[in-house]
Amino acid sequence: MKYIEKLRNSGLRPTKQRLQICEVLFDTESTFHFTINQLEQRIKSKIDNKISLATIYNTVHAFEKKGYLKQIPINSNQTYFDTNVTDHHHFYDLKNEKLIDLENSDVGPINIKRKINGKKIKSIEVLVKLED
Amino acid sequence: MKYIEKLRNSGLRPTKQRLQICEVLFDTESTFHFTINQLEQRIKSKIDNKISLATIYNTVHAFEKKGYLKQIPINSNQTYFDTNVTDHHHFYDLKNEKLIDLENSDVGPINIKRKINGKKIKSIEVLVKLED
DNA sequence: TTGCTAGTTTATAATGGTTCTAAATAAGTG
DNA sequence: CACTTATTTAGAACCATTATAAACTAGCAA
Repeated sequence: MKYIEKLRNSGLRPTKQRLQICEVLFDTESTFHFTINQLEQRIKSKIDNKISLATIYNTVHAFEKKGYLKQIPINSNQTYFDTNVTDHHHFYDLKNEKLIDLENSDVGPINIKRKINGKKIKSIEVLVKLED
Repeated sequence: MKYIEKLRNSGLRPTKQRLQICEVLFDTESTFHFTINQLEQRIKSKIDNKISLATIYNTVHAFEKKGYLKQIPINSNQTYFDTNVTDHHHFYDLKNEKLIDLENSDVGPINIKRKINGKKIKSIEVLVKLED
C-alpha cells in the first residue's frame, strides 16, 4: 500500500480506516472539494465496512494538520476542504454553491505591501464570488 | 434620528430596535469586525432595554442584504461581519483570532484572467493568514 | 509470540451557533 | 381609529462539530 509510508512518515499510524480514507481522497483523477458530509457519502459508496463519523472528522483534521488537505475559507454552515494543497484560489458560484479552482496563474501575483509587526504571512487566499 | 430615512428608503421599518442597533453599529469613530455574540455584548452595554438575540440575528441579516454590513469569508465556528462595506481585504491573525483591515491599496489590483461562462464577478476577497 | 503502552476508533452525548415557530406587539395606511 | 402587514420575542428545534470514555489496534521490546 502506497499510503502506509506517507502516513508513517508524518507520525500517523496507518490504520485500516486512514488508508481507506486516503484512497477515497487521493486515488482520484483530479483533486476535489468536499464537506465532511459529502466525504461520508463518498466513503459509504466506495468502502464495504463502516467508518464512524467521528473517525472521519478526526482523520480529516489530522490530514489537514499534516498538509494533505486544505480548509477553504468561505462562509457556509459547513466547512469545505480541498484535496488540492498547491497554492491556488477559488471561484465560488453563489447560485449552485459550487467551488471552482482558480490557478495562481489566473490571478497573477499578489503583493501584500503592508506588514504587521512580529507576524509573518502563512497563506494568501482569494475568493471570487460569482453571480449570474 | 438620522437612521430613520436610511431604513425607510431600503424598505425596512425604522423600529426602536433597529435604530438602536444602527447606533451601535454605525455611530462609531471607525469601522469594526464583529460576531453576533460580540454585537450582543456591545448592545447590552450601550442600550438600556433588552433586544432579543433573534432580533439581532434578523437585523444583521437584513442589514447585510441591504449592503450595510458585509460578511467576512473565514473559517470559524462563528460568522464574522464587517461594518466597513467598502472594497477591501483582511489579515487574519491565527493566534489571536483577530481580523485586521487591509486596504485595497495595500494589496494592489487583482486581475482575474479566467472567465466562467454566463457568470459575472460579484466580489473578490483576499484573506491573508498571519502566524508568528 | 506475548505483553505492554500509546494511539486510534467508535457510538453516543454534549455543545453551541444559528434558524424556526407562533404568539404578541408595533408600524404604516386609509 | 381600524386594519393589514411587518417585526419582535422567548423558547424550541436544528445540525455541524467536538467531547467522552470504553473497546480496540499498532508498534515495540523482551
